[in-house]
Amino acid sequence: MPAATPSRPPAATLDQPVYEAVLDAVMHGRLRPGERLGEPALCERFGVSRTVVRQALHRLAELRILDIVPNKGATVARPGPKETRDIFAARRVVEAGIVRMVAARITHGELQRLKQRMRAEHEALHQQDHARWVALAGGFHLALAELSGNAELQRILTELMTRCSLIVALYEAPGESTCEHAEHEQLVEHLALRDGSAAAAAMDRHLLALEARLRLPDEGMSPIL
Amino acid sequence: MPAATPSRPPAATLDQPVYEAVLDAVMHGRLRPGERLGEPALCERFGVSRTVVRQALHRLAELRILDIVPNKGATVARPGPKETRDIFAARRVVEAGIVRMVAARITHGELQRLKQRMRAEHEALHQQDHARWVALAGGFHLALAELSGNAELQRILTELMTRCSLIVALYEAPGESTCEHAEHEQLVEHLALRDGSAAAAAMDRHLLALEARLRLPDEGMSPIL
DNA sequence: GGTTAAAATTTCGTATACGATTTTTTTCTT
DNA sequence: AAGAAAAAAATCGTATACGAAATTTTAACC
Repeated sequence: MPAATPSRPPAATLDQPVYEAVLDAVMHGRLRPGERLGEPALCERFGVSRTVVRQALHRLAELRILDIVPNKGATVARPGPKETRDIFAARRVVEAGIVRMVAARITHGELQRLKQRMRAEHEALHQQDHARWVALAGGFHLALAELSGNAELQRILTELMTRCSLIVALYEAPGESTCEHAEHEQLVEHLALRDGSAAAAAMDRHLLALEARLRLPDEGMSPIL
Repeated sequence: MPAATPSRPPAATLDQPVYEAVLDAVMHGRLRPGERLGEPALCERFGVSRTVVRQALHRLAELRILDIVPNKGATVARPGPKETRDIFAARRVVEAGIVRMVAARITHGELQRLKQRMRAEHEALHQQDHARWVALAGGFHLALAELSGNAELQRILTELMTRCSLIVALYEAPGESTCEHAEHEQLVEHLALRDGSAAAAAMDRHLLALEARLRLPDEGMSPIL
């Protein structure tokens, strides 16, 4: 009997809807950094007990989307300048490694799918749907992580990018962000040539450009709130 | 009033002792991979309620030290060959980045402290205390992460190394592991010269050597248990 | 005797309840 | 009226309780 498919069955947990709703609210700015998330309010809002709400909040704290202080409750994380720089620097390290691995093992078919994805990205960009574009552009980076074949790097990048999305949503300077597409295209060209070092350098520049586009508050503002 | 010291007060949580005890038991091999961790047993063992045990188990699952399957309970993680390779590859990526950053910013005093730490390592090695040596040698890598000044990379490496320790405890081939010290020394020399690329290459070789010392089981053995 | 089916037990997921800590409101004093 | 102290309310941490799922045991059948 070839039941070799692990394929997690349902195994639904009640905290998943709460988890996803709060994550979505934070990502789309409906919950601002520093805002409190009281357990009773969430219980009523979702019709579940505190046990379940609590699980969801702890999972989000694990993602560093929320801060939980014992006996004080959960608040939306307030990533400051130092944290932002660290996250971007970590991304540069991790993603440079990823594209090097991808350059060494990518197949022709995978390359085609990557280009196809970029076209979808391009379309969304021209439709002014900012949130959707962020998700798609982020998807490009996650797709590269998947192509690296390394589940750990993929997981690490997923977490970094989640927090990065929060930061970008907070601090991105209004205005142009159109160069993104060109940078992705350039990166893929290096991959097509299997030039790992060039691809890594392109990724590094791309991430530096993304970070430079942010308008970070001054260093000393953290303790204000 | 200059109360600028965050300094988390006690804020003790009851799950901490359970968390630490289970982590220690897994790290020292008293709990073997695949072994079940029933909640009632832990409740009796530590004299706390299931609520608390459950929190500790979830935190350990977050570290990937335990696997939790809904409605089935928690078991000690069983890192297989693929997972081991991925973790080591991720460490090579992350730690190469770390030492590059360290080479660029390390001070004379920090370099001295690093050398001092290596001497302590050397001593422990000659005392046959294997578990202690693993902790100290691991401490060297974590110290480098701290010197990078990047809290994210430090956190990522901490998690990777925790799982790595579990893997090494499981699979390390009996016999020599003495070359470790020399490799650390070589790395520090490159750092003293601020040669980031050479230091990164040395770290890469060091981690490859560590991985090569393992005796991994064959690929297909996962579904046996 | 081995295999399958049903009953019983155990274990997990979730809800509720209670004591402790924190925050807010009220009240008292200067 | 402003500030400090005390009381009240709200919130969090933990324990316990109950229903659902899974595991084990027992019984039945071929």
